[in-house]
This record gives sequence, C-alpha cells and structure tokens, in this order.
Amino acid sequence: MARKTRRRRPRQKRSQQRVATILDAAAELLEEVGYRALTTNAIASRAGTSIGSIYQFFPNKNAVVAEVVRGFRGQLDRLLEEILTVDLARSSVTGLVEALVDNLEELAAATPGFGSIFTGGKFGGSAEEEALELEKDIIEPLSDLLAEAYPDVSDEQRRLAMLMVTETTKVLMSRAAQEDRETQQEIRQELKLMLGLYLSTRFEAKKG
Amino acid sequence: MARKTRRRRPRQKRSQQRVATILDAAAELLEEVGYRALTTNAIASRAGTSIGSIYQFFPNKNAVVAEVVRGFRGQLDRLLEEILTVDLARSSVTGLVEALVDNLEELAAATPGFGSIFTGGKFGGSAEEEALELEKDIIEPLSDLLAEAYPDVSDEQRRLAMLMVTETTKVLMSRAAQEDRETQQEIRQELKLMLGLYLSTRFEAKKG
DNA sequence: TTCAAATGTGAGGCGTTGCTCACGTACCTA
DNA sequence: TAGGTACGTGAGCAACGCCTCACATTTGAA
Repeated sequence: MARKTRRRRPRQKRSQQRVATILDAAAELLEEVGYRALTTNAIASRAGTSIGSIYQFFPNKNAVVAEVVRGFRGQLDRLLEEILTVDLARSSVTGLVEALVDNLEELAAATPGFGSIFTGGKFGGSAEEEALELEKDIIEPLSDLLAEAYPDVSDEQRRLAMLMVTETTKVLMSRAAQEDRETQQEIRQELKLMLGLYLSTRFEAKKG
Repeated sequence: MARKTRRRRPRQKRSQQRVATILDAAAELLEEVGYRALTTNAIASRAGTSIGSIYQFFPNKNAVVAEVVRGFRGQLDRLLEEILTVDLARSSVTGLVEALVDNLEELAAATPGFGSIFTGGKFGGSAEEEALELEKDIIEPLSDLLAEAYPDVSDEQRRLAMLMVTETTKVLMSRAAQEDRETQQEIRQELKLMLGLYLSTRFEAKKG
C-alpha cells in the first residue's frame, strides 16, 4: 500500500546532465513565479525536455523542489562556516548580525530561487522538510555560538531569540526583494539595526 | 471586452441573510485552511447552500474574500481609533507599540479569519487590494501620529519604519498563532521589545 | 390571487495540473 | 552486429476547482 514508485537514478552522462538542467530550470522558475505557480510542464519546457523525462528521475514535483533545496543547503553551509567562526568575546552580536544579513543577501542575489525557498515557506512534503533543515542550518550553529559566548542566557530565551532573528530576516529580505536597489539597501540597514538592538539587549546585557 | 458580469444585490431578507452566512463561512474556512486551500464548494457546503447561490451575489471567489476583508477593515478602524489617540509627548512609542500588538492579538483571537488576512498576503485581485487598504488603515494614522510627535524625522525614514513595524508584526503574529498559548505570549513579548527598541532609536532620539 | 422578479439549486462545462504509459531512440557491452 | 538496458517523448488520463446555466421555488406588489 501507498508505496511510492521508485525512480531511476541517472547512470549515463546524458541523463545526469538532463537532471542538472531540470534542477536549474526549476530553480529559475521558482525565482520567477514562486512555488505556488510552479508547474511540471513549465519546468520541462524551460529545461528543453519533456515531462516524461522529469518523471524518469523524480517521483513527483515536490521531489524536484526538495532536490533544489538540498543543493542550496550545501551552498549555505559553506557560507555559514566562514561567518560563524567569529570570537564573540571580541566582536559584538551586532557585527555578527550584519555579516549574516549581508551574506544571505549575496547568496540570494547569486543563486536563482534561493530567496523563494528561504523566505517562501509552505511547500509541502519533502521539500518543506528540506527547507526546515535549511533554516536549522542557520539557527543551530548560530545558537551554539551564542550559547558559548553568553552562557547565562537560558536555552529558552536563546531559542526565542533565534526565532525572532530568522522570522524577521525572512520577511524583510523577502519584502526587500520587491523593491528597488536603494530601498533594498535601506531595508537591510533597518533590519540590521533592529536585530542588533534586540540581540544586544537580550545577550550583551548578560555578559558573563 | 473583459466586462465582468454584474451580480445581483441581495434585496430580500432571505438573500441578505444568506450572503451573511456565506461571508461567515468564508471567514471561518479562511481561518482553518487559509486562502490557498479555500474552495468555492467548501464555502457553499459550510454555509449550507449551493455554489449557485454564491454566484448570485459575487462575481467570483476573490470577491467573496474581498468582502470579508472589507468587514474586517470596519472592525479594525474602530479599534485603532481608540489606541491611536494617545499623546506621544507624555507616553513613549514603546507603550504605543505594546498597545498595538495587544489589541491586534485580541482582534485576531475574536475574529475568525482576521489573522489569515492580516498576516496572509498574496491573494490576488480585489481581495489583495482590500488587504492592502487594511494595512494602510494601520500605517497611515500611526504614521501621522509619529509625524506630529517627531517632526524632525524624515518622511522617508518614517515610511521605512512603518514597513518594519507592519512586516515584523505580521510574521511574528502569524508565527505565534502556530504555537501554544505560553509561547505565543513570549513571542509577542519579544516583538514588543524589539519594535520598542527600534522605534525608540529611530524616533525618541530625535525628539524635537 | 396572480405573476414577474428575486432567489435557490447542482449537474456539468471548461480549463488546468500532476502524472502515466506505450512506444521510440541512444548507449553500451559482447 | 545484436540485443538488452537506459533514456526520451508527448498524447492523454484523472482529479480538481471555478463558474455557468437551465430549471425550480419563493416572495411581494398589484
């Protein structure tokens, strides 16, 4: 019952290339129209292939998106390793937040579809799970870093703060994306200020 | 071309009652499943009537939602008139933000569907326009109040601050709604703190 | 009471979308 | 060169959602 049809794994170069093209097409369309309006036919068309080919390698539409997200997670993890290796005893949370926002913006600008995934939310199935993991990829190392630097802050308080940071960042980056370059910059500026003030109050004040 | 079919306006009590029931059903379903999963058949079924009846009085699904939103605007306007008649020379923006968050929460709790509309975004057509108006209903009087109290803050800066307040409030109220009562309370607490800090920095500092 | 206007109904038209399947082509090994 | 496997294709199926329309019922003014 309810066993999902297993799909072929691409063995020849030809099909591996095709899968890559399909994923690129999906990412581009995600950027352009978002998840809701993303259709399998559009992906096939953009990839210059047929719908049948998609279903040779993916069990359903959601799985294509899940795979796209998995790719983003790799890129994000590499990025975070750089900026989250700061010594918070020297610098402040303010600087950390600024680096985070700037780097996320760069990643989003360089990676079609990343913004839609990071800020988008509400696909279902495995794509949603993968997107949640992507969020965890940010939260957990950041949380660990803060836990070490500010041991007097409770786990619960830190958990709340992480929620504030991610949710606020997601909307405002998403909202910024709709505006012109200048306004985008301004919004990110305000975001950094707001998060900086908030985190300083919640963490710096309790500096051990 | 493209002329939208005009619909009947309910003249008899019977139909007026039916329209009210349809709107209530739509609001409830909006609360339960959100706009994306809202179907005309579900509205009819919940309202205990037939799809045909809906289309007697509404040109399309979106118009039903638009009408629901119009109802919410009325309630919101009444609410805002109370809390936005404060003298900012006496109290601070912090208190204003706290009152705003608390009252929005109360309204959302007492009004099925209000949360989905306020935080939801992205319907299309007239419902989206109406939802934008609902947002303006908050922004404009608040902006005017701040303009009067802090004349040294530029229009542009105030516009940005309003964007920060509304977007942040929307996500966090929305996110809070998924959590248990206690966490909801905590999130609102953090929201008030964060907005309070931000607005104080952007406004109080320039007190004329 | 009469009848036109208002209202109520729901089967089904129509367009869309995810996905299948039967068939054809490319590749690879022997 | 043969034949098996991997891959490619796109017409079309099934499900679903919005909305229409032909017909039935109720209302209220004359």
